[in-house]
Amino acid sequence: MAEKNRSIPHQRTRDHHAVETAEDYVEAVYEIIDSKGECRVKDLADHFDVSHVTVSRIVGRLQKKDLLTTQPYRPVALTAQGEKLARESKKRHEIVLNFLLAIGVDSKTAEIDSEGIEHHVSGKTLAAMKRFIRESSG
Amino acid sequence: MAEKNRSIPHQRTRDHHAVETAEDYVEAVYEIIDSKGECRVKDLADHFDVSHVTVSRIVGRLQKKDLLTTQPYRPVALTAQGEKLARESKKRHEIVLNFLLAIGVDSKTAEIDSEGIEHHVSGKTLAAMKRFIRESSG
DNA sequence: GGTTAAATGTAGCTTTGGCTACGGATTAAA
DNA sequence: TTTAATCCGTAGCCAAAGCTACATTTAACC
Repeated sequence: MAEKNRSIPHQRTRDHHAVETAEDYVEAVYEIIDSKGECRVKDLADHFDVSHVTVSRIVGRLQKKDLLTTQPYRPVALTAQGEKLARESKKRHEIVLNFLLAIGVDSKTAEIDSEGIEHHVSGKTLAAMKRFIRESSG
Repeated sequence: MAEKNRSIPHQRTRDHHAVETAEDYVEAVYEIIDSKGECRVKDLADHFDVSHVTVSRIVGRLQKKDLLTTQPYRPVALTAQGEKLARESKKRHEIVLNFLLAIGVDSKTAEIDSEGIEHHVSGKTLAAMKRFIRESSG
């Protein structure tokens, strides 16, 4: 048995983690630009509560992946691809957030939990959440 | 949109991850022992779809943390502390799973998503899920 | 224009979770 | 009892995400 078939569910741990990071970052960049006009490494460091060094390295990687652009000592911006991912992530985040609120979770807890949960809901679960929100608010 | 003050929740990333791994492993050990009498490194490798080397290292660490016990070429067992954590994790997992089923997610998807989600639901969100299950089944 | 504080970059360390390759241990079969 | 298969440990590699310490750039202010 040379190569194992590491199929769908448990592929998460390594690859999935990279995706999570990418989504978190582009979403944060998107929101920071939206709220203060530009996004600096410092803003991201504050946002994620990590050092600027960590941010700097991750920004470098995401730039290689064509999700964002920057230059030394300059702000960070999203590429078209990055912005697309950011919009999708944000939308998903909002659905999870609104869903948690709809089942009676307080807003502060919903804010926190939705950030952790958003990366783990499949399209089907997301659809169920949307359905629930629609039914409970309409 | 106004900038959010996220100083508290974002300390997770490193420590939280170790907790996730620990919970996943003790829960798996618990279930494997339950279903086949003993839990080997191989069983965990198959379960998580990773190499036995990865399992071996993690088992070693969890042993140092007093969550499980083993000896070279011997099965893995849970300590009292490990079993306690396993039961808690399993219970949480079941609540999330039943909750997803209750909102209309198919069982295969619910199985997969609940594993990802379970580590990110706070006590308050878990309580809301329990409430929902109770109300929708009663 | 020079000084200085804040923001970034760079070097280099740690931990964690992946892997392959190889060798030793255990166990079941012949 | 020897052999073969399987399991498991060890060595050693990689990448990601965290850090501190130090160097550099930018920008603001006198």
